Amino acid sequence: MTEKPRRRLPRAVREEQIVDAALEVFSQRGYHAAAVDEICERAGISKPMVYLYLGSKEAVFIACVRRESERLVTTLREAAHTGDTPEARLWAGLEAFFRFVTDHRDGWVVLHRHAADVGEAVAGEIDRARRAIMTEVTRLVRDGISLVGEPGTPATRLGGEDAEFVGHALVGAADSLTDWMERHPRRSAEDTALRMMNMVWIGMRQVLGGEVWTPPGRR
Amino acid sequence: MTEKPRRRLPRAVREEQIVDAALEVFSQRGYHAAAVDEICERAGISKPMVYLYLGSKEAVFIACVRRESERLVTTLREAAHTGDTPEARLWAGLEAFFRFVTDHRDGWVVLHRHAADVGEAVAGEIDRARRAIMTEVTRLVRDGISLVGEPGTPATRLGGEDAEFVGHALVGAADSLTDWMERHPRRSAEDTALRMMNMVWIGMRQVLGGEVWTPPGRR
Amino acid sequence: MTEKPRRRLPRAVREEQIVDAALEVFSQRGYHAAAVDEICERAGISKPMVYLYLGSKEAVFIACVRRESERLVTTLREAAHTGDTPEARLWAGLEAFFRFVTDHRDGWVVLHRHAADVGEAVAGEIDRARRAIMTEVTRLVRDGISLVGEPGTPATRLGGEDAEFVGHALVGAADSLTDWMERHPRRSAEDTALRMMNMVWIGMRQVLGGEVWTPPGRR
Amino acid sequence: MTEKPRRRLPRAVREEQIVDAALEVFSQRGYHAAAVDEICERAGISKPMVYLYLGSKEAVFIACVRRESERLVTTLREAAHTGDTPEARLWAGLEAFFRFVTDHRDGWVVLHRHAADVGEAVAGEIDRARRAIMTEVTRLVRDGISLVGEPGTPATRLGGEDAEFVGHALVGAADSLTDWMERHPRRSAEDTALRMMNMVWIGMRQVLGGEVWTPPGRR
DNA sequence: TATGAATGAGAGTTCATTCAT
DNA sequence: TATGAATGAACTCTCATTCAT
Repeated sequence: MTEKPRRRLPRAVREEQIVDAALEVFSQRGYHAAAVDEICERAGISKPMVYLYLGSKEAVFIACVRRESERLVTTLREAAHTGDTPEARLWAGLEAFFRFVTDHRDGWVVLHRHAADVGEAVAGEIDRARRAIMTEVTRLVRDGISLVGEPGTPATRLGGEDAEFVGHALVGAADSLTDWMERHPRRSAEDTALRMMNMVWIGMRQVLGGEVWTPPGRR
Repeated sequence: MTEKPRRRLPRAVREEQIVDAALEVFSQRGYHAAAVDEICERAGISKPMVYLYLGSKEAVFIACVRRESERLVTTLREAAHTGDTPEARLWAGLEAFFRFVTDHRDGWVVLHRHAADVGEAVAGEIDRARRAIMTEVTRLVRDGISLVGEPGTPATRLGGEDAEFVGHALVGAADSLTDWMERHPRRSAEDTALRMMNMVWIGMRQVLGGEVWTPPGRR
Repeated sequence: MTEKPRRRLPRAVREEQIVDAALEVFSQRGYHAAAVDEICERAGISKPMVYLYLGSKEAVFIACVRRESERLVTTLREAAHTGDTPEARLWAGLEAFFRFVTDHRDGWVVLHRHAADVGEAVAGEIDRARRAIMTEVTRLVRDGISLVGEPGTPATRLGGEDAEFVGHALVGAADSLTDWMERHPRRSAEDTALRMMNMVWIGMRQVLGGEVWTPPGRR
Repeated sequence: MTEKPRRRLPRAVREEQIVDAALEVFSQRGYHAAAVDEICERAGISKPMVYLYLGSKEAVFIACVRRESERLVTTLREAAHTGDTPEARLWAGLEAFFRFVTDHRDGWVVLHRHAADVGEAVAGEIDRARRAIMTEVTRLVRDGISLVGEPGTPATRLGGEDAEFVGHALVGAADSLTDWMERHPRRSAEDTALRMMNMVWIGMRQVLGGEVWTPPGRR
């Protein structure tokens, strides 16, 4: 009798609520299995509102992708300004990433676990989001590593293609480690980031220092 | 007189044809967007046959996953027996992986690009497939690296948790690099594998040699 | 200071505005395709107002029909008093009709192009409107033609059934010629009326003079 | 228990049944008010069949329009070949028309009582159907009347614009008389046609003979 | 073995309509 | 008086699935 959850909210608030609810449902069920009805129910709202405000199921999904993408990009960008040395920046970036994934599991699922099976509009938006993230990471890597060698040795800077390569590898690895984290719940985001630094940074230092690996047969 | 494309084929052959067709369709369209009708059409067979042989759309998809998973696992396992040294085995494994992805694009898509949005049965099967692959890679890593140090120094062997960590990182990175490859078409599977070795192996050697990275603040 | 287009108008004015707007929309889109939202927008008013004043979409439509019907009936009635001879009255009636259709296109569309596809209440109202028009035309025809023969020969007067027949034929023809006019834009209302007189009146004169047509086979 | 109305009918038969049922429903309810569900029910068939065979509600409606339009056009065309003289042909045409409307009430409603309120595709098809009918009638009129005068007096032939005018008037009048017939059920199609001939033909004869009507004021 | 014919169940979407302010 | 916020109810359409032959 007493606690009707407040009606007549202003539009902006309701939109936010809808995206919140949608994120949960999309993340749990996937795009197709997600029923608009369930989103409504969880948002405590009726279907016409969703369509009035967002326009279509696709648009709701896109709104989710966009918001989470922006959040993650912002997070990464801020981390990149945190440390003084490139090493510190990469470290901060990795840590920020794993923290984001831990805290916004739903967002990450929506961003990275929805490849196929989705209309062009949605696929395009996801692609855009991923590129944005990749760009951020690639920049982190390139700018960071350009300073690895002694000052004045810009030759050691990673080229564009190399930086992209490392970017892809890092994002992919980090994404996959997301699963690893779920199976080792005691491992914190920081812990995971630390392991990655050990796996990646030490080698990179060497490589930039000139060390090269060649296949056994060709040595 | 007529040239109807062979009727009355034995069951095994028909099933294989169905899976072939289904793999293409699932890979191109995704699980939901894939219409059973299209699979039938491409397999040159009628719908009731598909249901008679495989039982349901889910079952068809599972059959695809299972077959491709086995193929990849076999490929990886064979690669692991190829070289003498652990280094050679990891190299062979990576190369085999990228070659598989290049040659069996559809299979890989079905295995790795279908996380959410799918019934429990399917999700379970995909999960099983991924674990199988991960197991293979983890083994590759652990067995390989256990010998990195001098003989007789098993202390440097990677622990279970560490090996799993590296396994996840490798698979994730490799998966993501799949996209990178598509954007750099001239880069062969071997080329990509080579880059990964440079990124991963050199560092790992150091780490196993005892080198440890610690965050800037705590040094 | 602000120039919001007049608020707090008296009810009668508002209703008139609503009907004006509704007429446009109904005429352009048809009853179903007409969105109440668009009517509101075009009337510069909010939805609850429309419902407060008119009650329902049906009621709005009925109000349109009623108003336009009255206008047309009035127009026809006035025309029927214009001329001295029956011939002149019919001529005036036809001219008035085509002028009305030309000048109140929307009204005519609402009156005559909405037969099916509409609830009973609306259908009833449309029917009533049409009967009113038909009555007017039938009277025009009967009273007119009753005098065609010499005075003192009431036998030539059209009977009720005949008058109704001619009334239907005239209204139908005139309605259809509405389309013809649209395809020959240079033809004025007067022009069209003239053609109809030539088509109808001359024959009618003969018929009332006793001439009868019989099918070829029965002569 | 005994009379399940035959299942597994060949496609062509089912399509015909669907159009039959649809015609009834569209005619009674109008395009929008007609629910596909009701069409299915009346056709003794399930919804997917309708969509499999015809494709959409619009397409079903269009199929109705097309079929009835063809029927009517055929009827008119045949009638036009029936008589020797133009007079006889016009008479046959009118009679055929009223008979068609009497026997295929639903078809006529679908053809002529669905002006506004309908998507472009449907509107286009209706328009096409109406033009076809109008063409037929116009031809009937023109070819007929060209011979009205004595042989060798082609000057009396109706010009294109005039013929179109008369065509519109005739179709409109006939359409409207359809309502008149419903209110005088004892009047047969032949009867109605006879009245129209009396109303139209006698006058037309005069007009083509050179008689012209001019407004009172200008004489 | 093989298939054309058929369907149950549910999805997204769009109104006209009404609270609550 | 006037309105932004909200909804119930219905509709078209699609798909995996199964008869009946």
